[in-house]
Amino acid sequence: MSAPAEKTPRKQQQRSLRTKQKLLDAALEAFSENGFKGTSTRDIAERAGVHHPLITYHFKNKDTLWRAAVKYVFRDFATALADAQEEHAKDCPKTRMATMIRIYVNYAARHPTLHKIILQESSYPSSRLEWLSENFLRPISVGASKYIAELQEKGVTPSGNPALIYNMLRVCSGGLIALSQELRITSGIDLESQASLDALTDLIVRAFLPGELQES
Amino acid sequence: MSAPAEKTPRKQQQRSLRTKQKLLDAALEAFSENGFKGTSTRDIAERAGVHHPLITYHFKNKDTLWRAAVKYVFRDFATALADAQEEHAKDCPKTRMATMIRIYVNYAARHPTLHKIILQESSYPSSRLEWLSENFLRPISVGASKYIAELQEKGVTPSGNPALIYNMLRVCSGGLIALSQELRITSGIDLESQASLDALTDLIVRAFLPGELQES
DNA sequence: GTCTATATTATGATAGAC
DNA sequence: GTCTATCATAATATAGAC
Repeated sequence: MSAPAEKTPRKQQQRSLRTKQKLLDAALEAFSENGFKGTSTRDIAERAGVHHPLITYHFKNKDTLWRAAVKYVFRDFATALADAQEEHAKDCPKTRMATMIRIYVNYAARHPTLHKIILQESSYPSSRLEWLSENFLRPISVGASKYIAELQEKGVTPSGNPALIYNMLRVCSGGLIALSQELRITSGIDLESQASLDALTDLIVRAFLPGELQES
Repeated sequence: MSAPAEKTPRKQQQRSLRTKQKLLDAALEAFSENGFKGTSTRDIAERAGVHHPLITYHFKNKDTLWRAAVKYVFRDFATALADAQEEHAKDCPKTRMATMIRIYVNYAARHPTLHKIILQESSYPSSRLEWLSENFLRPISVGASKYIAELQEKGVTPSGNPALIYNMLRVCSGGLIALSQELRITSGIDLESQASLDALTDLIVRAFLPGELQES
C-alpha cells in the first residue's frame, strides 16, 4: 500500500526522538558512573547503540548533552516531589515529612543516576556544578529547608540549621543509595531490595523525627 | 668543600622520596576530583610539578599509582581511628561514640580526599572498588558495626541493622563534607569552618545518640 | 634519577557522501 | 536523518639519551 510512507517526516521525527532519548539515557548512565571528564562521547554512543557523530547532530557537543541529560532527570524528579507534596498536603506535618522521606528514598532507588550525578559534580568547583546548583539543587534545598523550619517550630524535628538537616536527610537517603555498590561488598546490604529500603526509611524517620508517629 | 656531595646516593634517595610524595599528594587530589578514568597522568604530573614520565618510573602505571595513593590516605586514617579509640577506651560507651563521631567529622574535614575517593569509586562495580572495599572499607565497617551492636544492647543507639546505621553515620559526616562545594552554593553552609563542623557533629550525635549525654 | 622524543591508542568534533 | 572517513588533540606508556 504505502511503502514510501516509511520515510514520511513524521516517521523520521519519531526515529529522531527515539535516538535522542536513547542518547539521553545512555549519557545519564555514563556520566553518573564516570563523571563528566571520565566519560567519552564514544562510550555514550556505544551504550545507546548509535554512531557517535549523532551526538554532535542531536546535541551539538558533550557539554550540551550533559546539561540535557541533567535536565531530563531533574525535571522528572521535581515533578515527582511536587506531586507527592500535593497528594499529602492534608496529612499532619510529621506524617507528611515521614511520607516524603519514604518517597525520596524509593525515588532514589529507582533512579540511581540522579544522586550519582550530584556526587560526581560536587567533587570540585566547576561551571557545571554552579549550573546544576542554581537551577535544580538550590530550589529543592530552599523549599525543603523552609518546610523543616516549620517542623522545628512545631517541635517535631531537632533544632539546628534547617539546610544542614535537609542535607543530612538527603545523604542518608539518596547519598547512601548512590553507594549501594560499595555497601553490597562491605556490609552485604542490598539496597536494591524493598526490605532494605524500608529499613533505611524507618531508620531515617526514627533518627530525624523522634517520638511516636501517628498514622493518618 | 664537597661539591660532588650533591649527588651522593643519600641525597638522591631523598629527592626520589620527595618526588614520590609530591606525586602521591597530587594523585590523591586529582583522583578525588575527577575519578580514575577522568584523571590523566599528565594532570597529576603537572599538579606535582614533575615531568610525566616520572610516574612510570616511580609507580609503574596509573593503576598502581591509584592504589598507592589510596593506601597512603587510608593507612593514615586507620591509624588516627585506632589512636582515638585507644585514647578514649576508658570513657563510657555513649560518650566514646560521640567522641568518635566528632573525630570522624573533623578528620573528614581535614582530609577531604578520603571520602571523595570512596564516592568516586562507588559509582559502579570495578576491580578498584573491590580492592578498596576488601582492604580498607570492610575492616572499618565490620569494626564499627560490632561497636554499634554493643551500643544497641545498652539501649543508647536506635535498633536496626548496625552496618546500615554505621553507613548513615558515615555519609552524614564524611559524605556530607565531600559535598561541601555544593553545600556552599546551595545553602551558604561553609563546611570548612569549625563552627559548621561542630554544628554538624552536634546534629549527628543528637540524631543517632538520643537522650542526654553525660560528660566524662 | 631525570629528561627528551616518540610510539600507539583514544578522544572530541567535523566534513561530506548517501 | 544517518553513515563513513578523517582531522587535531590528548592520552598512556616506553625507549633511550644524559
